[in-house]
Amino acid sequence: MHDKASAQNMESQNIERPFTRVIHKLQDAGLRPTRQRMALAKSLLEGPSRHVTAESLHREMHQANINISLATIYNCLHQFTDAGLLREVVVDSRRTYFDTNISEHHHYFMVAEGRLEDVPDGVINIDMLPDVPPGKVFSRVEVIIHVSDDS
Amino acid sequence: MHDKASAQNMESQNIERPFTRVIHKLQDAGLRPTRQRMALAKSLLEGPSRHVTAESLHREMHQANINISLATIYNCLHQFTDAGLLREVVVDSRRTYFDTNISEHHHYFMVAEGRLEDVPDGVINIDMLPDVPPGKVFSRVEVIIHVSDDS
DNA sequence: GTGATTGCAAATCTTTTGCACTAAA
DNA sequence: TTTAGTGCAAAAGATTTGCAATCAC
Repeated sequence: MHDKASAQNMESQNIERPFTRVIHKLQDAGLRPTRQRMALAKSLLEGPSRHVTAESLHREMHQANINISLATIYNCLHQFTDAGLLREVVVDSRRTYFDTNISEHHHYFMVAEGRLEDVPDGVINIDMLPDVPPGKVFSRVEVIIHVSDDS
Repeated sequence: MHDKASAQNMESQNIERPFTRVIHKLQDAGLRPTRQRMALAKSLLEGPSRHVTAESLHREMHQANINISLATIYNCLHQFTDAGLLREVVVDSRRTYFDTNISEHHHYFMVAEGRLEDVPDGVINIDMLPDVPPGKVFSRVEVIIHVSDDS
């Protein structure tokens, strides 16, 4: 009995707790913690930050034997974005990238590879003379640095 | 005879010359001055700078009774862009905008209207500590300021 | 002439939608 | 049990492509 209790306890720490975190993130966002959302949230909201597209995420989940329909992936990416858990980055008119790093930062876009990378803090400094039209706000300032091969 | 000569002269100044300018721009870009390219070049490369999409340009030409197929509009927009006569601006993953202002500048993006506007020179100042990977170059720095309604 | 360009229609690609089914509260 | 969420297949949009007809040189 003791062994079994220990095992349950470990499982509780290693598996239940992270689930709990993710469940709360979803609930705080007003989203039911379904199997699909939990899997996506664990993949996107835990662990190191990264940039995904709906397709890349779909492929990735599929390879991990977690099958979620592409339509649901799109739904979740947008729901997470609306909830402020993800950020959409527009760099390529052909596909939509989502960034799991929601802090204010800018991007390098490796044109040849179609890859996105965060610009570390302090590298770019923007001075603006704010001339905001009345009734409007600058809701976001996005800087994309296109990086190409020197040729 | 004198009147007719004057008329021809005016016509020459007002109509022939602009054609000549446009023909040369196209030829310099290695593009044959076809009827379609001339019409588009006159619309895009003469006159005040603006932002177009393939669809908006197609509609506009159609209203001016200049019928050019959408496929040709796409072709020309890309050919002009490759030739450095236009610039592509990525702000919206749903459609591609082309800017007739090819000088280095940034954009306001009116989110609600989906409208793009140039930021005047001097409003934004970017300081960078260049940390360019070897063999790479920063081919472009793009700043998009999202403008929303204050709410 | 001959090689580039055009226009059409079909194809492609990403993203969204309608709707019956399933799962969460 | 009631409402939200999912998955599929179909639809929608934007853009590209294949190819025969047309045009510029």
